Amino acid sequence: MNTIKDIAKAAGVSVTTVSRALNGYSDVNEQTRQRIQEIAEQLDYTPNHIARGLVMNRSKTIGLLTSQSFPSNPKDTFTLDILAGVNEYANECGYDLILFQSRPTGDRTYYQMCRERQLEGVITQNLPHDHSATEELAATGLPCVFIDNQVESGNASFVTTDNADGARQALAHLIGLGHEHIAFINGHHYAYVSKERRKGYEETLRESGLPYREEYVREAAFDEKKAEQEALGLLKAHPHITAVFCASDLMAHGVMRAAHHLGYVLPRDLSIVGFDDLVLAEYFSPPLTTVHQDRYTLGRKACELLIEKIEGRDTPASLIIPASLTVRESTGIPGGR
Amino acid sequence: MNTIKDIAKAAGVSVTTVSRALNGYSDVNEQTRQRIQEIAEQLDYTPNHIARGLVMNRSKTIGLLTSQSFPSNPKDTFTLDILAGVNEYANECGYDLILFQSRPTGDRTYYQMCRERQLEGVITQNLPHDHSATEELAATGLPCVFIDNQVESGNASFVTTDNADGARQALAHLIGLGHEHIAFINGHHYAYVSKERRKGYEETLRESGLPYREEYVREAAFDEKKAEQEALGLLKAHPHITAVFCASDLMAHGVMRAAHHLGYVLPRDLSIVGFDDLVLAEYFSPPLTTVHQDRYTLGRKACELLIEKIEGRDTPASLIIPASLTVRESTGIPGGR
DNA sequence: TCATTCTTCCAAAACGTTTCGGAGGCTAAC
DNA sequence: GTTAGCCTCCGAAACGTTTTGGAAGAATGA
Repeated sequence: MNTIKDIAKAAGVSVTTVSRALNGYSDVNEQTRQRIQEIAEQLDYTPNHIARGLVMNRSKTIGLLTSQSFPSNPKDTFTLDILAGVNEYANECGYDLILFQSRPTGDRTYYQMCRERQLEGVITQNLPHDHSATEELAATGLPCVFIDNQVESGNASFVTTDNADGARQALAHLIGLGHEHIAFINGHHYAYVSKERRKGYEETLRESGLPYREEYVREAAFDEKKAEQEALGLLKAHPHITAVFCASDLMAHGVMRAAHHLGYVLPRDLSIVGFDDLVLAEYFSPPLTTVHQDRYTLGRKACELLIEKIEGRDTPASLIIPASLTVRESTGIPGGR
Repeated sequence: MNTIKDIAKAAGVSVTTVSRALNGYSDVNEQTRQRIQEIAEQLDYTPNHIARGLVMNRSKTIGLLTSQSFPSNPKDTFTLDILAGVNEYANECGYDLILFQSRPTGDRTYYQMCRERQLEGVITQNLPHDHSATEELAATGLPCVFIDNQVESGNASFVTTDNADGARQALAHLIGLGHEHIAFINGHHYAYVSKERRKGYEETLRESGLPYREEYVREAAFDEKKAEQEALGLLKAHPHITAVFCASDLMAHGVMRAAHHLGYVLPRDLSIVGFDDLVLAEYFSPPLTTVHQDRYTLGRKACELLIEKIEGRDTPASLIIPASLTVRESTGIPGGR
């Protein structure tokens, strides 16, 4: 491996000059620069990231904290899209990304893991609510961006999909089709995204002159099985219901199973709308109408925000990515049952 | 950030001693070591990865090269599982992983990208066949492990699922159910995995005393749409066929669509077996019987092999991970049609 | 002619760590 | 009492880069 020294020797100049020539400083003669550049190519020179990192005190590395899901989970595609968005933007800016999929071992903290790798900033996504990683990180002063997790802190921002508007679009679609009895299966009442989706549901009903009925709303912890059970109870108790809006695609699948179990034909007897637009949604039968989250953009914007922070520029405390509705075959006009 | 110097000052010893104490060398007095360790904790010391990397000339970083798929693709879960396996083992061994999802820009090569990041080794997965990244890397001398890509080279190994045996299990299952006319929809004739799966198909037929019929075999480039078309032609031309073995789950889904289109009831009129066991397979209707690939282990073993190589130990040229059959509802005894 | 400014270059320090080669001091053996 | 060996420690060099503070020489202006 040739170093800057070898080039300096070959070109008959000092290492300073080589460094400045290669980095495009103005205080080096154009001819000298070209000669140095040629020699660098001849010697197949590649700068040493690590040495540069040491002297500049910059690792140029950020982290993505996410929770591991084994055996693999349908939501995995969600994580991978975000990862791709983050990774791509990071690379464009000359940053490396390292991925933490497991929580720190022993009594170490996420922050310690970050410090050991000299991370300059960190993005979190899909961390379980049961541990306080986000608050912990927000308190350290390390630049942070949280996806779908609202935390107020000087050094942290958060980015999320426009969950309320997504719900609004789903409801508008159903109401437009003529549905009047629309149930809602939500995730957790304490999750930020759930609160927003519920807000969109409620408001759109009210704005459309439809009553908001407490008894049409259930929670199923984003779990398919649980959603199936809730839907069974709901549909039996309220046979007027002709449509169900679910706060996730997987819960929508649970509702589909409940509907099939009750002998419903979809979408004639029941329209179903999901949330997320997982790759999976297209493969349900019938293919699922659902609120699309632009996960790649979510990741990319999160990374943009983070790098802005790292490089000392001002950043908004939050960023909302638009949602859109993907209409497939699980919704239709209320049929005659 | 406190450094080793600060500790040395506080403890009244030299930096050498601090370094050797913290790294567990034997030539430092036990009491001194403990004192140093206490002070290190008090000062909240974390070793600087980068400085260590520079002096030891080790980046302790490996790369995972994979091709990007946007918009997201059902096969993404495959990549993410492999990533998780690689990442976890790498972390356990103190290595960082960086992920390349896009090909090098301009006239740069993968190898140059690796050198710039001072990677010590690299794993590839799912690179398109149209470019010669693997051969290029194998020729550089950089430690390499290729997943599902057979390359002979001194510095490279490859790891793959036992594709032939997977196919064998699929066929044995179908034959055991009583099927005698079993078609096969393969991927590309040139792909290593396709060749192996075909071998398993052929051999199991022969061993079971069933004829191998050229006309029962088609190729569909691992593409769902293409598989659907091929299946339509196949099933129309050969109505005796009661089962189809597909070299991927997505192609199996194409076959399902073809079968539905022909008015078949599954699995009564047609049994279908896939390959991969994507998360998706469970959501098909009917849920797909398929050959399970242990992707996490695939990634983990690839990483094990790579780190063995990096640390100078002898490694086998290849490693085959067992396959298993996941039986769901898309297969049954040949029905009366 | 002299002073000033500009252009082009360089020596040396610095980043935080590991490691080489040795240096005292003490104990044990002869 | 001398020698050998062990235990514990340390100074200094090294890794490859960037950056600071200047220096030599040329060009410019008065």
